[in-house]
Amino acid sequence: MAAIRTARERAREELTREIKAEARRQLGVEGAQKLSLRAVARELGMVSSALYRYYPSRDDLLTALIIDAYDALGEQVEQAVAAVPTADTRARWVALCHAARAWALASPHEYALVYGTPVPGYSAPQETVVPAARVPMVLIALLDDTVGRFELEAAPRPLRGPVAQQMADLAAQFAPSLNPVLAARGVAAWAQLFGLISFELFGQFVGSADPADGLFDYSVEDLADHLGLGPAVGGDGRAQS
Amino acid sequence: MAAIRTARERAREELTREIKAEARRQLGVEGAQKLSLRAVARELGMVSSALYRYYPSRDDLLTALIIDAYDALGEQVEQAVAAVPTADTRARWVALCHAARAWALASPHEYALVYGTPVPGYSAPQETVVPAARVPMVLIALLDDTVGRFELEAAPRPLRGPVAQQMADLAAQFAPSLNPVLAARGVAAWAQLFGLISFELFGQFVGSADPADGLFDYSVEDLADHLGLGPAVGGDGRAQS
DNA sequence: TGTACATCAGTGAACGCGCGTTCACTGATGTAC
DNA sequence: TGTACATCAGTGAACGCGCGTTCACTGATGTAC
Repeated sequence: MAAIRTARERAREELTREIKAEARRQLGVEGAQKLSLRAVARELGMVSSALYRYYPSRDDLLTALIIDAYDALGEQVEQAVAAVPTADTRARWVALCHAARAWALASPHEYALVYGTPVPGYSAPQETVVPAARVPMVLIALLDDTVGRFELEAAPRPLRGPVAQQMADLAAQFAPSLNPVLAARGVAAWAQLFGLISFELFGQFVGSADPADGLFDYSVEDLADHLGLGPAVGGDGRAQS
Repeated sequence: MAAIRTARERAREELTREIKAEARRQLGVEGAQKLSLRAVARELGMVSSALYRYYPSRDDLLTALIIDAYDALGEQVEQAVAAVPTADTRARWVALCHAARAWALASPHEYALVYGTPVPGYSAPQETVVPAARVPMVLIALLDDTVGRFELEAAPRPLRGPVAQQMADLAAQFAPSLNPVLAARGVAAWAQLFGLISFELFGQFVGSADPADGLFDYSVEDLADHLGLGPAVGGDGRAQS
């Protein structure tokens, strides 16, 4: 019986989807701060109070959108990376970066929702933590696959102070054989990747690197070098230092 | 006569400052999207219509805040960099990064105003362009000072496609002797720097590199290497590759 | 299979609130002669 | 130095609008016997 959905259940699922879709559409017009339950209801031909059967408050709708955004990004990145042979860590990194950027360019307002300025007065609940971690998890797994295969340069600058412990903890938790220096570079590369995407999306490159495709591709390869991800398969005519 | 201010002029200047100060204060509470002329007026003990003697609309007040924020950041960065000997390009870069981060941590809402999600429906007018360029200008000047003194690695990956032209144009305009590869790395480093700051400020490092001081310092040095900024004066025990 | 009852989606009115902007006005400040 | 006039800051009422949330309700759907 559990597998058979009643008409009520089907209607509820469908409307839940439609509410989120309409809310997502409105994010683009006014931004997350001004997302309005009344406007969503109006557009769906409902009365505003009816939405409270689906989400107990505006913030809960926002949370649902945030989770969906992290999941959509995570899914796209995971699939893109999985489509590349495991051993080719450089190509996997490149796939990660391009999938993230492609998703951001295709869904700029959902991107801003999760990687832009946090909504004042809203604090993301616990349920967003796992979806938010999907992309960094892919990166950690990828870096872990370089262990014993590729090496960083001979004498990388050592981590000093608390960051050494932070990175040791991070490695211990998710990839015990990961070199803490590489973990630090990975976390930094993650932030730098989204820095590049945000600058492109938010218009900071206008006047210097706009359109940003070329700069992005170049930086992704430079970061790959810095992460010791091995030579490009097929080569690009450049010696690996 | 032009140098002597009438009481009216002095009052106008002071109130203009107070309006901006109060508006800045309110940015932190509700975010730029919800910045409210009425709330600002209320707090200053004025009637809301009185603000229209100072700013013709809400958007003009926002523009003034944006310009002030870029200028405050630009000033702080320029001063920090100027306090370092010209020849020590590495130390100047480090000073730039730390000044930018310090300003962002001290003024998180003004930072979000200029480097966070753009306010939907607001498009920054021409007058913001020059203040916005102050930090990148400092960076370009600094990179230009490495020309003929420090070198990138032997065979840097060549720029391919449109980005080569973009960087050649950029160099031609602001630093004619600058290697386009270095220009590209500079633009990328600029985005990456603010990516690190945004991640710290917007809470993405919670659970991995929080507090972020150590990771930031480390990444700044790694970026300095990548920009070929020369060895640290006094050394840090690490061979320059 | 049919009936009685429970569950639930959606309604419509209301509460109490805030917003940006306009406009005719009062009264203080500044300027020219 | 004194007076007449022009400039301008600030007032208060109003326009027209939108918001999140609550609540008692109707009527359709689902369930247990």
